Amino acid sequence: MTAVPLPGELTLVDDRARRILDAAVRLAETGGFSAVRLRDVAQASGVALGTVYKRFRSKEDLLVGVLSLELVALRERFASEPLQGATRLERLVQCFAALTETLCARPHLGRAVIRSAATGENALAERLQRFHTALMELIVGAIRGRDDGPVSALELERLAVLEDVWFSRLVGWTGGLLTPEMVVEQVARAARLLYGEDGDA
Amino acid sequence: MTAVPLPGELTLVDDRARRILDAAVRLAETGGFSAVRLRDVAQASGVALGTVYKRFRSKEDLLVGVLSLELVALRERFASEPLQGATRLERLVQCFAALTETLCARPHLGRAVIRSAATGENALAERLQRFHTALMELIVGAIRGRDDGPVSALELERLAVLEDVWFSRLVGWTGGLLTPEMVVEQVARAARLLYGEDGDA
DNA sequence: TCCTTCTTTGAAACGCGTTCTACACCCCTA
DNA sequence: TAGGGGTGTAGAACGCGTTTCAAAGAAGGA
Repeated sequence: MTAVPLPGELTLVDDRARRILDAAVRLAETGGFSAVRLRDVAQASGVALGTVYKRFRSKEDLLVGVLSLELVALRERFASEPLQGATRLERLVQCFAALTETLCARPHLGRAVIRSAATGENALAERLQRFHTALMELIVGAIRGRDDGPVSALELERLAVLEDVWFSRLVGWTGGLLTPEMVVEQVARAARLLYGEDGDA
Repeated sequence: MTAVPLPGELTLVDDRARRILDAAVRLAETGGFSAVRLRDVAQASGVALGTVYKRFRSKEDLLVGVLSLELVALRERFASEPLQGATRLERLVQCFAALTETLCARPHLGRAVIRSAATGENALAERLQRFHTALMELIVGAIRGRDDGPVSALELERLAVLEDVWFSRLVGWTGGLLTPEMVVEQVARAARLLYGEDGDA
């Protein structure tokens, strides 16, 4: 059961850290960012407040940590049911749709996480950097067709742009300006702009 | 002297609001987000704390309000010295470079503002929406060549994508992951991807 | 078994965003 | 000239993120 540390990512061997994260998720699910009071997190996970701070540098750090949980879930999802689209562009859009769905399915939690990620604290940089590369790998793997060639440098650049669009729009979603559907639609539109209408296989 | 309210934007006729904003800018310049203590803002601007909260809904709201000041400055700048680039793509990149420069020139202030904007609080949506449309207009006006045609719907979509990239990268900058030069460079790269290498006039 | 070192704990304390309260002031109308 | 509504002020109070500290365990090594 003890997970072998996933490459380039938060090692969750630490039982306490896991319990703390789980508690944070539960609290965030019901009441969002402000409902995650660290005193409550500590109590709900059965540790002392100091222990929470030993594992996570701040409230934002804790919530960003939730991302690595989501990442594991997404990896499994894509492994068990690969994307169906005929072209790479199609699969790409489906991929972002799935990511968006995952984050927006539990809106309070999603908003809390994105808000934390967007804070731009220096202390979060490391964790976010790790998440970013892991996400990139995940996407690259997910949109790669059965007998596709490798992903070119050009495509990586496009991907980076799309990730930026996705992130910005998610922030728009957390602000109540956009619905999840709009987020996906606008990422799709950006993808079409980048790939040309054809979506070159 | 009393400014006529700028179209679609924070009306700064209110003297107190202006003083509060100025004080916030001064404090943010020296010490960033955390140095903007609302008690200090109130004192420095010669009003009571309650008055600050009468004008601005939160600390973030206040700092986002600074954006409308910057906007005025940018408008003047672009009016007095129009962008020089030969193609629209070139002017576009110059425009984003100027925007980035403006925000990053006073790093503490810039970071504080972006951090506030990225928080994604519902209460900020209105102000940010206004800023967004105003910025869009500003860019459209700035990149429009002397005898250019109007900006097409396609170009507006491209612009929206670039703004997203810009925003995301700025967040990366506030997190210490990117330098201002990298921000500009990556927006430029995205622009080239969107416009094709030519930059179709 | 005792000593050392590291972690965890419980609880208090601090700082600051935010809210609330009581009071003064100003302008307007009767 | 009196009264009243809206705005500003001073200051206290509240909530919660974050830090700090003394004491209690827990794990290893001589």
